[in-house]
Amino acid sequence: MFLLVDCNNFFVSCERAFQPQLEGKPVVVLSNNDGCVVARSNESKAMGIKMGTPFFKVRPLVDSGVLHVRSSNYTLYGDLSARVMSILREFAPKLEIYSIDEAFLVMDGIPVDRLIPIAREIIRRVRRWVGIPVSVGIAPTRTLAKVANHFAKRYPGYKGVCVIDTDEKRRKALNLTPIDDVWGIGWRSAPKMVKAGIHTAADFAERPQEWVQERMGIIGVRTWMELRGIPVIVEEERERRQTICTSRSFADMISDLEELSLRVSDFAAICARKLRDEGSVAGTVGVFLMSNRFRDDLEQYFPQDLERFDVPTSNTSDIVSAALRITKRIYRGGIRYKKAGVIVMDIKDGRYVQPDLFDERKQEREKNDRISRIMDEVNVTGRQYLRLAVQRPGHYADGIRMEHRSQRFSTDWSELMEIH
DNA sequence: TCTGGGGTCCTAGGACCC
DNA sequence: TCTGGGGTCCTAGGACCC
Repeated sequence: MFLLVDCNNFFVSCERAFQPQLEGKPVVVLSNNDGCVVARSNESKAMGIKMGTPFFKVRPLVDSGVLHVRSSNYTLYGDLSARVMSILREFAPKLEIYSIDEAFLVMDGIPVDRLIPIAREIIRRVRRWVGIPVSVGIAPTRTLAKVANHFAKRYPGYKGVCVIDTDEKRRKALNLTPIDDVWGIGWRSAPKMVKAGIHTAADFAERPQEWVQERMGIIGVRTWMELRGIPVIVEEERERRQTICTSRSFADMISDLEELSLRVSDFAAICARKLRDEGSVAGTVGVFLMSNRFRDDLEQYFPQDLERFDVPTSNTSDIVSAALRITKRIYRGGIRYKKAGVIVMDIKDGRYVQPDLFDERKQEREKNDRISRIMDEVNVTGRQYLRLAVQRPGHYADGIRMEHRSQRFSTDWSELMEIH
């Protein structure tokens, strides 16, 4: 059986853990750049505020004091997530961390009648030790555990735990689950399903396998099997990410190549730092630029390009200069850019780098590697005290809106002092 | 005025091989 | 006039997730 533990309204719950005055009130947390709503408390959901709503549409509610708002504070959320996961790890033979706020516990070898008491203890302990409310879904497949979790969240009667352990419960649950609530059925497929007369998860699970295969391929069949109680999704044990991307929208649009290059340098430097933190190197760097897609009156342009290294690398100098060359190539004047990003790909273990027989840059690269190591030693907190001259002066978050950010209560010493 | 960011997997089609 | 068959690898784009 699988236990899916999912934190309730995670970002809002993190804010509340340190700001109890937000308890019981309508709260939303915003995306980067204070762009749109990415987390809602139950109270703000009840007010009809939808996921992804642009902030300016609910701003009047904030101004009139009805709705409380916070900018996203990923340092805080990341730290509380790690604390939650460390508690979960004690309960399961195997823990699969699926996202910042949820994890599957693979309960092989544990009697089914033990699972509900375990789930109750998880809820109690995470709430007491970290201050975060969680819900638990229990079922024989991950997809069904997701379904169970929905019920655990939605109906207070379950007190946070819902189990699907018989065929009768499975059928009942699937009948009550709209097709677009199913894990793996997204916004592109859902309308097609409805058109084909499929409204619930049960309708879907009852179609013949060939029907699903034809329309949705192997991925659809996997979801279909899982809903029928046959576990087929396997968690890949992956040691390192395959791509790392750093991108941001700008508070204001940018037309100037110089200004754009400063931002791209920052993004590239962050990618390089993330690579080194994981002991990885990248063989390819990509850059993309984006005009403002919401402005019909402006010319649209979404260029992107790649550059490959002869020898994979993780030093800031090489990755930044590659990103800047690409930017110069794809840049076109007269466009007002709203967003840009850097992606590093072909990521490999930095300990086993394949050398190049005709490597002419070896010494230069090794020098750059040493410089990056020193930068990391100085920039311990993640702040860029040492940076390349082509990066921006000041903090990289400048030019990104963040008007309602709470303190980094659990990690930042100076901010802890402010509380006292 | 204001509209997020970071990932994964699969597939079709092109390039290439013998 | 006739012009094969069977593979692999890579890439861009689509769909999905939180």
